Amino acid sequence: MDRRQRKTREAIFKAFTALLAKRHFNQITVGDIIEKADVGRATFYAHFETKDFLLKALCEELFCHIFDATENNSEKHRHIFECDAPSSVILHLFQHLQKNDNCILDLLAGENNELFLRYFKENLTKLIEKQAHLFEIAKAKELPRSYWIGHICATFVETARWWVENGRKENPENLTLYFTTAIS
Amino acid sequence: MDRRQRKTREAIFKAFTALLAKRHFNQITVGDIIEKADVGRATFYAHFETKDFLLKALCEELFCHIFDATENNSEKHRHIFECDAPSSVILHLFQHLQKNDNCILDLLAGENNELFLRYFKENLTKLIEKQAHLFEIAKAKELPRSYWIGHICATFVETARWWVENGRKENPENLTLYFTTAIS
DNA sequence: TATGTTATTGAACACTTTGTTCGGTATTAT
DNA sequence: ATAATACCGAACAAAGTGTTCAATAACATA
Repeated sequence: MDRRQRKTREAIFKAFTALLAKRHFNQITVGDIIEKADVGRATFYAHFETKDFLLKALCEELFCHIFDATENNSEKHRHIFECDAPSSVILHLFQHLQKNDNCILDLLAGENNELFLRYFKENLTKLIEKQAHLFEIAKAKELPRSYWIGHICATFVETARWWVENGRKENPENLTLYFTTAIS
Repeated sequence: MDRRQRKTREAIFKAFTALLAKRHFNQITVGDIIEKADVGRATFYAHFETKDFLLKALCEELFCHIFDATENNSEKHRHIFECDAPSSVILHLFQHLQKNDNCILDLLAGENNELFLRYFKENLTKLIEKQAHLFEIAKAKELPRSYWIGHICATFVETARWWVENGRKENPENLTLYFTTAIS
């Protein structure tokens, strides 16, 4: 990819992320973004069809990394996950989030959490579905499969939401414990 | 309240609700609403400051009824709730939702579910907090109180979401059973 | 029924935002 | 050196927002 393209793309992402941390998505204009990113109007629209596509691209950039990493690890070190299941997958995710690469947690904590949690949940559901065998505890058999998987995702997302809302004081190990207690 | 005011207010609500069932909130314009409601532009702005305030007013109209009813009942028939706890409160809510007054479930099922679930959750949290004693089961003691309450709310909302997503086939009793199984 | 109050109307208005276009300039790859 | 391409910036039409105002209709009250 052309260096120029890469630079403007990143400038736009950076400006957009910074704005999202302060204002709500709906009240951020393309004008705001290109001013902060210091790129021309036409340039913005050469990269992203609309503001919504920019958001989507940002989410993919942010979340795919985390989930891909988690998934790859679980293939490389399959034995770990089979021993410790299901805590280790969850712990792994919380650890990734705690590192706060690309300000994911900042975004998750801000006014736009619903926005990101929606995308986050989509990715998470896919992961859980692939790792479903890790969560086959007793009460799972009394519930419809899709309901159980949805419940696991919702519980994780709610745990993350609670974490950031309460100032991220807990460590990943404690969060994993809370999560496990909640669903078991 | 003046009959004229009531009529336009309801015409706007009705038009807005119908539009929300089809399109996403963001791509509904004030022009669409006043055309469908058949009221003048100035009239709309005499009733609602912006489109966002209209949404807020609609949510209050919709959800307050349900939660107020639930809360009043729990005062009138306190004994019921103390015997059957916590299932009865939850069952009561599901029964209200099933009646689908004002198309609440239609809205919850549509493209805008995140929008409504956010408001719904706010109301639900207050209710759960007041009825917290009903949910004091064993594992609650191992978790921070705010986390446990958040988890109960998230589980209810997720159950409702799953319900509508899967065509509302289940009855309130079954849903309550799923809910109870999930959190216990 | 008569009267004063209040809600609605519709058109016009300034303003903001969107998404596009295009000629000129700078950067890149080969 | 050259051709391709990304960027700029200004201008543009189109759409939407929220306000204003005078005229009209519906209302409450006596």
